[in-house]
Amino acid sequence: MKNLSTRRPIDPALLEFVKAIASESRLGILLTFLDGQERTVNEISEAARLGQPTTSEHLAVMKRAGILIAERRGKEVFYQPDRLRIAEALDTLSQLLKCC
Amino acid sequence: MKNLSTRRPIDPALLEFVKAIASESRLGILLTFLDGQERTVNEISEAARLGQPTTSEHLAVMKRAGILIAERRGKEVFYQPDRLRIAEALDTLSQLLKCC
DNA sequence: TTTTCATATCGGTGAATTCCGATATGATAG
DNA sequence: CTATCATATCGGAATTCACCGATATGAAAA
Repeated sequence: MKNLSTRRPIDPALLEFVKAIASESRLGILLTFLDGQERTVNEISEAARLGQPTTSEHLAVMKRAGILIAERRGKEVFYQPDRLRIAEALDTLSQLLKCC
Repeated sequence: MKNLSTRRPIDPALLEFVKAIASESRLGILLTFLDGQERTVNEISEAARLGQPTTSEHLAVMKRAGILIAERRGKEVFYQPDRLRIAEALDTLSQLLKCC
């Protein structure tokens, strides 16, 4: 009988990361940070042309996935990419798919 | 006035690629190829523990996204990863996100 | 304390996705 | 040609997702 490789479990954190960037709106938000500046929710909302609640939700998804860092200063919350974790996740993904 | 970076258009092909791997079932299917062997739909269906039509659909999605190559030989269709395009897409993604 | 302002959460709607069983297609065997 | 077998497509149910307007939260200003 043939030796079929059976299905492997997938690291939930990695899956969450990939899902978090698999969205036009969220990738668009992420590219908002190309200049290296941190931004408030309202700035991101404007730049991404999305409503404030929608933006807030997307930011929460990306934060949960380890893509963004949030820091409250006064009334505002500043978001910026977690560059290290993004690099790590991309690396993990590359390693995983490289063998395929 | 503040210089807000506005939303950038996202390469549809890249978005399609990311969406195609942002699925537990499809990542599972992809990892089926870890041993470097090409496989028939039925083999993949068994390994991934998914129904044949469901598997066929996922394979079509990944093929459209440039992740898999299909080759018909007789009644069977053999799938395997398009390693070059996967590597390219991962590279593009890394380049894009590296600057964030 | 009361008001204001930025952000988060809620409730709901419509769109997209996943999965399945049934069926169609298309290649080969008989 | 007819039957068989692998794969693809169809139709539909269940689930998830994106988005919005309304509202809640919580920090700072008045």
